[in-house]
Amino acid sequence: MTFVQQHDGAIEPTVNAQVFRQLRIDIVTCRLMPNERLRVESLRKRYGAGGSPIREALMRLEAEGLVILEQNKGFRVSPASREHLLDLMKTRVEIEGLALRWSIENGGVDWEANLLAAFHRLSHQKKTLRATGNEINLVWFREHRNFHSALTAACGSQHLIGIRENLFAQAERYVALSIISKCPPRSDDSEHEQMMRAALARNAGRAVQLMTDHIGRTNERVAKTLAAAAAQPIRLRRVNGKA
Amino acid sequence: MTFVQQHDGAIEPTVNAQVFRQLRIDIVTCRLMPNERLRVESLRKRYGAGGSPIREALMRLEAEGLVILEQNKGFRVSPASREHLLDLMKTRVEIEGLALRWSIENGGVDWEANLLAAFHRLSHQKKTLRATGNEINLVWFREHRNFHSALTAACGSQHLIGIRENLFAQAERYVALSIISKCPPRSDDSEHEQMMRAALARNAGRAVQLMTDHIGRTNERVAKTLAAAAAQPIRLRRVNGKA
DNA sequence: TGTCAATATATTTTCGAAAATCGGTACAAT
DNA sequence: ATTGTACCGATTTTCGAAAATATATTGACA
Repeated sequence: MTFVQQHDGAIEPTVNAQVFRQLRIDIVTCRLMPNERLRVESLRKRYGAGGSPIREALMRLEAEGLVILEQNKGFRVSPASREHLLDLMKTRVEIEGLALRWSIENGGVDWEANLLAAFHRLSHQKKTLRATGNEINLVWFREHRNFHSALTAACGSQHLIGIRENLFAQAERYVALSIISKCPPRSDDSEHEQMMRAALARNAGRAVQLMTDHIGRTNERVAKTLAAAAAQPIRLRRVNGKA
Repeated sequence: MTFVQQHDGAIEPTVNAQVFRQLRIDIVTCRLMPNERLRVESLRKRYGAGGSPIREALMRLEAEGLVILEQNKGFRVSPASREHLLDLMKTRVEIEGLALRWSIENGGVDWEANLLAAFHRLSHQKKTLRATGNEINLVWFREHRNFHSALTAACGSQHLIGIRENLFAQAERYVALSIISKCPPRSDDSEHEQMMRAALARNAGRAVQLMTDHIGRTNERVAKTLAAAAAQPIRLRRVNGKA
């Protein structure tokens, strides 16, 4: 995979923006595993870009919490742990709940329409690709993200939306980890539908409760996988530099 | 001001970290004004550092929302507006309230002790420096930040703390703007003391209410200054490039 | 054998310059 | 006068190499 600056009429994103985007995807989907070292040289080869845009992208991701930087020791993907997951989900319940409540208060017809559309698209995707079984379906990921985004889109606060998106991305990473660990994904289609119905019915209390349960259940499932993976840990670092 | 890599025994922060730190301060205190362009060359001279660490610092700040990046048009300090302020404060009320509630639930003796100490230090500082009147007192800023941090430190969620700190920094910027605009700062010493007392008394409801009012009042005051400044705007961009 | 200093290697971090892009200005053609 | 087009300087963005720092290895000495 190589990013090259092209000079079409269209506004090409900078190399930095492209690296950022792809790196973010690779981390969230655990193509780059938690705690994995991110050496500039290896990333240079991986994305076919110079050191500067790569480091810049890593800095942004560090501020988002997806990447860790240690003084003079370089970057690594943020580690995944049970404690981190618990904290994340605890916070997410509050943020998603708040955003949903506000969204239900403020949402207009456009919000309803977009929500219906997002759910429809999501309902036509499966979490994993049939063929392989534990391969992540990137389209489902996107539609799932879009659905939750649509639910809370009318909350009326750009700040709250930003916070929500950040927490969501971090949670996605744990879901991806769970899928990769050969854990058969639970079906939450009906949960999504129920949430949508409650939201459209302007039943904030019920919608928030459903959301809380929804997050809680994914949390439990993922935490279980995480514990199993910890018992038989995936090898993250090379045995030794030389043969 | 120049950052140079020194080789003492102590672990010197990287140039990037130093630039980040100083740039953040300069933006929050409005030494770099809202919407001001941040040209790499001028920042290079300002901080005596190369382009790379400066851009990296700017990327981090962009993720934090203190800086804006436009494709191929460079960076600027995030603009300040009434709408942005309102959104910010609305979100802050919720986040600070939540963190305070959890902190009151979980806080132990250490939390109480640190809170008392933080308030004591804060109560010995004035918002502005006597001599000049509308010059920002950086020590007050720090102690004020520390006090609010101490209030919510025991909330038990690293994520919530991070979110809170980010929103707080953005709010600080508006307060600084208000002070610079020759607006005589309101005295909120008693408000801080009341909040502390309510927190120590484990009266979450009252503490959160006080916090909400506290934020609301600063919000009003700052919004008023902002409106006045908008009426007679501070010149942000050069009249013209050439003489 | 074990410890410690000295050296070598790998990696991060930073710089200076080249490449790409933007915004404006001059100038020709209609 | 207006549109469009080819330039020019300013600025951002990117690269490749040098400097600084960490990590691994070697060898001397107890």
